[in-house]
Amino acid sequence: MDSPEPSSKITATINNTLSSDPVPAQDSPVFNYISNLSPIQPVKGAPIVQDFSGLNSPPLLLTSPRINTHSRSSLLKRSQFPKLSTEVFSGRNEDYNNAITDSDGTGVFFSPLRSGLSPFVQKVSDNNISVHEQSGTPIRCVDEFLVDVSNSESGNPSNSNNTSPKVSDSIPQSPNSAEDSKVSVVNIASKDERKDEIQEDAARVVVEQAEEDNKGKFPSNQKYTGVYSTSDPDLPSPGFCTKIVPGLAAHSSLHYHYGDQQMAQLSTAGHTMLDEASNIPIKSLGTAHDCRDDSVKISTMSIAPDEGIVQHDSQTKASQHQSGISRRCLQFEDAQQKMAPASSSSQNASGIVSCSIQPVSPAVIEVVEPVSSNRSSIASNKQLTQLVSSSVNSESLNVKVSKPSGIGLHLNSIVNGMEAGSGVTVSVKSTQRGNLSIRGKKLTSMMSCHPSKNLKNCLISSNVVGSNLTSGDNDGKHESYGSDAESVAASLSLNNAKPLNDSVLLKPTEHTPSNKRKFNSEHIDSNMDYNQSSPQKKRQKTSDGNDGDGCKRCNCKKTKCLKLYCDCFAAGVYCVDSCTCQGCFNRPEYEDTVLDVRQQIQSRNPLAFAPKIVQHSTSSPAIILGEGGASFTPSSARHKRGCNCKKSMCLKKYCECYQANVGCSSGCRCEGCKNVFGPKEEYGIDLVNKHSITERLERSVEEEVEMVTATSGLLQSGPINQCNSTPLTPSFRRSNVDASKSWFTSGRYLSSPDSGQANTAPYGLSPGSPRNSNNHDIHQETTGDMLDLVTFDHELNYGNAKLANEISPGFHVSGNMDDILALPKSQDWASNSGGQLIPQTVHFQSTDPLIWHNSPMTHMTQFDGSGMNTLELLDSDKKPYVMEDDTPAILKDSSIPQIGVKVNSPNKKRVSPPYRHLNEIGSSSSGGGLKTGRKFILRAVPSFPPLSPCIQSKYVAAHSTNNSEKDSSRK
DNA sequence: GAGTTTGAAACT
DNA sequence: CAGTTTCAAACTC
Repeated sequence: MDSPEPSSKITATINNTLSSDPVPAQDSPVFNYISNLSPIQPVKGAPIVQDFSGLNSPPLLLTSPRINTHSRSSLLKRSQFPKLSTEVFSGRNEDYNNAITDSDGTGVFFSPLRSGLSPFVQKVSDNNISVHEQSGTPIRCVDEFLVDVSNSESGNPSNSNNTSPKVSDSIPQSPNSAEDSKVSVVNIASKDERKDEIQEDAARVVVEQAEEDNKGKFPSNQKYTGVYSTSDPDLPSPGFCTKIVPGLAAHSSLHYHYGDQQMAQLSTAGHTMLDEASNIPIKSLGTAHDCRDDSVKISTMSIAPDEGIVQHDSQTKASQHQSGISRRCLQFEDAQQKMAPASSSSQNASGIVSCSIQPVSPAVIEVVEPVSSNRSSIASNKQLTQLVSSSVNSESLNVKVSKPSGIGLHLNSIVNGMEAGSGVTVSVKSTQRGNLSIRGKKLTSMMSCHPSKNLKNCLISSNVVGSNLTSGDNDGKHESYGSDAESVAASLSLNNAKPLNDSVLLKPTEHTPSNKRKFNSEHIDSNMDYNQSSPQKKRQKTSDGNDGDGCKRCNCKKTKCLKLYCDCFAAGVYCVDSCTCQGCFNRPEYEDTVLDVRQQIQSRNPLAFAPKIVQHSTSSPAIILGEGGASFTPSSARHKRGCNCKKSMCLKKYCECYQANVGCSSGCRCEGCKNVFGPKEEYGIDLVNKHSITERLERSVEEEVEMVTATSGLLQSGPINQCNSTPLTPSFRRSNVDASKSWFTSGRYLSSPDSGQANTAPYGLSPGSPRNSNNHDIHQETTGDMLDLVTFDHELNYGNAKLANEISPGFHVSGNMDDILALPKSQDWASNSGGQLIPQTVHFQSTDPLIWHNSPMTHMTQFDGSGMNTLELLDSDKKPYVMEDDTPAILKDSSIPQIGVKVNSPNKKRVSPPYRHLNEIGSSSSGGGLKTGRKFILRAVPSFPPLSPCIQSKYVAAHSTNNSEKDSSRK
């Protein structure tokens, strides 16, 4: 995309890329920030770059220097294969390819971080630490990063903790890593040479259009090995998909950009930072030092940065995993847009990790798994895992909405995220068990998009995140944030993360050389075999085409996975073992080729790799009930180009809009659109009478009012139970869950990238950074995120009370709620947002995570209606549960989702303001025009399941017109 | 698992 | 830009 030169000239591009790559890192604000913080000044990866040049350096391919780095990173990334790296490091895996891949992957993967584009946020809450995670590619704004730091309770803002902590956290602590790394380095070097050759071949191929003829050119040796080899039985098989990687990833990434030394320094600094800030002891420090050494060596060897990364990774299995992951993942350049620094670790015992994920980048969010060993922590409160999610901290969060430019979420990410919940990042904390069950549900639900597998995946991912989920501990918390890409991606993270066990399945057996890919037809065959080796792989594929992990899998036969036909390629990720593609060139080994092809495609269509799903700023997040499990996407999200469905009525996955869980838009050329997520406008509102809709809403509202009253009673008595107890129809529950998920995601979506700051505030509320909640500023800024925060709060141990306090203070709901929740600080919110509505939701949430299930997210947006009304409704009515069933029904209506948004909008476009607006409003809200209050309410509502969707819907219906007007006025 | 359908991507 | 072909996923049986 960015590359000035067309892809046609591979060699030139390669050279360019080599030279250019390092620069971006420096440029990145993150880098600067880090450099400032760390005693050692990060040096650009220049040396690294050189090294890479010879090798596959991923970045090289990218044309624009800045972009290049990003592009590389952006290109691919599938978080995957945690294990691979381990093997590589251990030296077990002798395949240089693997090593390379791992290294590359990491390098690629992380590069964005440095650039600031992809932030990994790691926060470690645990003293012991076990966990580290990284958000894979979430993009955070640098601002966020910085903010987080400042915000971090423990840490001094001055400390560059954010970055460093991430790194440090990420760094696994295996003592042996140094040695291993060295070995791996050597291997890598040798491999690099080969790789270069291979890449050259690939380039040729690309030039030639990567035709089959070229296949023969590739060295047979180069079979794709992969990442996958898993010598260790213990380790999960190298799955492809994202896996949770411990902080290592961060290191690797840093190295990649900055250089190993710098990285090491950073990592160390980060450790210290973390320690100080979070009081969490970090084991990794020692490793970090080792890493330095390794890194240095590596640099001298002129090994690609990736390799360097690998070395570090080698230190710990986790690190290895990361590397493997990184290797797989290609980050699109687009992803660069954002980053979010990790929010500083929260002081909570649970330690919240915040990862910002950027929706923008197609890159999949990867969840880093703390390495395992440490994980005993299950029981311990400590750990948490972060999944990609946006940073929890209020301030830190910058939610960036996928920018138009950007490549927002890649479709994959979105899809994965959405469906699998991958979009949402999840952080699990071990904080409270009480919440755990719920949390777990959420995750599952979130993940559940793919019904069959998701749970597993979720569990797995959760595992990654924290053994908690899997373990069934309730401790884990989830936090998920949507990202546009957000979903991003994040979304990917969870999904991507595979359970170790699964990974085995996924993985092809081994990577004997024979298994490695061959470009020749034979190779193809071998590939097939290879792929097939894991019979399950394919079938694991969810309907979505995602593996259980949420990873894309393809079955390309003729395109060599170098065309957009290939989902993996299109998604900017490398194919994985589980793919059944033939003659696949979309492998790390052929990175250059891949990049070249990408460039070519981009030259034709600059947006070819841009996320297909773009969030419309105008729309508010609406909850949409998916057919199967409702999936939520921000209502605003729409397919970039729109679909062209003729026969599927946009009700099947043939429809890209449907597949992405987004409604059709005016841009769609579909015929007879019945997209459940939002039919094409003409169909949507037009088809359905607004009146009928409004009537429904009103009815539902009334019902909800009754429900609310009933619930209020419940709340007093035990709202939680009710929420939980409230029998939701299965579909409804899903919707709720999804909604919650979507909600998170939506939150991210909402926050406009531009608004970066605004988003942060909500996080402040987040349990992770409860302290932050105190800050009014934050709240103000983060109106949009509030909901997310709230949800998070649920998850968080902090009890509901805090949340309620922070969030709900304004809550109009009755004093009853207050009693229950005890909202100390309600004023803040109230003043700010007039967050009346929100408070309600908050209450519910706070009270019970379970409640969460009940509330449908979609309504949130609709809630615009003044919170006052809601309150009144609540007070007035007292009928119990009717709501549940009703709401689902309402939600289920295809029309519903749009109703709130579209009904009143003159343009038929969604009226609800984007996050930005919310944020802005929120900031201003203290002054509190109704507008602001409403806005808050809208989002808040969705976030809080407790409030019956019906109510929200009512408000929406009632105020929809007003809202639209408001929105327009705002704009 | 094979075959069909579908719509995007690629091509003309 | 429109039409056609190619492709691979989604779907059906």
